[in-house]
Amino acid sequence: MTTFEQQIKNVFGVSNTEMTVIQSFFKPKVLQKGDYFIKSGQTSGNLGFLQKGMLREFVVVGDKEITKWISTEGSFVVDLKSFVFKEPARWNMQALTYVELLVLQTSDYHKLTDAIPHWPEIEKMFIAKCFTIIEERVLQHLSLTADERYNQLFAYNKHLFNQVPLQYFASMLGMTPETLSRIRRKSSS
Amino acid sequence: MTTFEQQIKNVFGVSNTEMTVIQSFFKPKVLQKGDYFIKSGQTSGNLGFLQKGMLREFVVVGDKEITKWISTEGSFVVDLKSFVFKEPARWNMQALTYVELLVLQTSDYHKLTDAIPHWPEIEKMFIAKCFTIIEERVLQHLSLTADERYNQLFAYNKHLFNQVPLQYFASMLGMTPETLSRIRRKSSS
DNA sequence: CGACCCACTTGACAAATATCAATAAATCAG
DNA sequence: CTGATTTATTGATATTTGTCAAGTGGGTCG
Repeated sequence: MTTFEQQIKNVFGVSNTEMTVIQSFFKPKVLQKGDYFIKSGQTSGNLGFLQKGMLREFVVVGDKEITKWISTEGSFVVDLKSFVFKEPARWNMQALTYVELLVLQTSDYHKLTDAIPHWPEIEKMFIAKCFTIIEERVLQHLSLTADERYNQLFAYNKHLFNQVPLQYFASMLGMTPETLSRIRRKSSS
Repeated sequence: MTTFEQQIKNVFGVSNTEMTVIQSFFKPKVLQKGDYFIKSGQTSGNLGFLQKGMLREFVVVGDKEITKWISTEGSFVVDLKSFVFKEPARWNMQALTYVELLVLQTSDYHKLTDAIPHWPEIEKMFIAKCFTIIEERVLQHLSLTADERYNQLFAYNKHLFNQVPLQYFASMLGMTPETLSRIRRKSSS
């Protein structure tokens, strides 16, 4: 079973038959480092599954870029505002490396709903899961120090810290690169 | 049209016929100040519509309470983790005042799905909307100063600041009551 | 009325974080 | 490989925020 199949089954909890149908609607797509999967402000009806590589999700606020998240192999990438409501995307999603995606387009999305009647239910669960995760992240900002936020992120993503520029993690954590650097020095000693 | 009807129609975008069906599944419930609608750790299959009064959503972290949100008249209140996944609730939801709710229970929820086939789709949109809102809140923590976060919250909720203890707003904004007090003094001069 | 309980404010000080500037290390292009 | 560019670290300093302690004022209730 491919990572894609595993993830679809884990995240959406579907049968093998449904799996085959779902899979048939996702088309391969390749991005070179620096290419955009989604651009903020442009409407995108694309839901991607990240097979290989990493994407950075960010917006430009004033004169700086704010990185919301780094998506890694095996995860889904989508701008919900754009995908669900067909409004301009909130986020930029740019390839940090060479990237291979499997992409579901809105048009095929409707066929998917026809082929698998309880797809909206599946999707509801997916989005609800996303909600509880991001809600937890808000709580982290309300209850943890910069130190603690870093250590929590690092504990679950050790392998990423030598692949991704640290400044992006600093932004994700809501601190300057200098502060992150100092926290890391303290934590490693 | 009641606030409830308006909100259901706004949020879920349903017809009048469907509206009647939906409405029939929501049962009135009253809370006294201090009562809990949901308790963290207990599974609750309840989705509430807040007709009157205010609820505070918080968790206890270490030795302090972290307030995530104050819900006001006309909004829906639910612990998604509990409602969607039937797991223990993440949040406490406690009445800040005398409260009147309309409550949908999980059992009736299934009947609702039977009566309105595209209910999961409707619900998906609702949750997706919640997601985009909370995602924006994460961004605020990554990109704004304490000052700016306060001013933004205050701009949209002026009327609340003389009804709700300020310490709860301080917690929602991720700062101490002392800091909020000083920011307010600065902002008002 | 008066004692008490809250929530809020204020001040003094400590700790955390940002800013600015310089340097070192890593990465990339030719 | 080498120079150029980006990224990371470090130091000095300023700003922001937290902590602790004291004081104020409104509300409640015997």
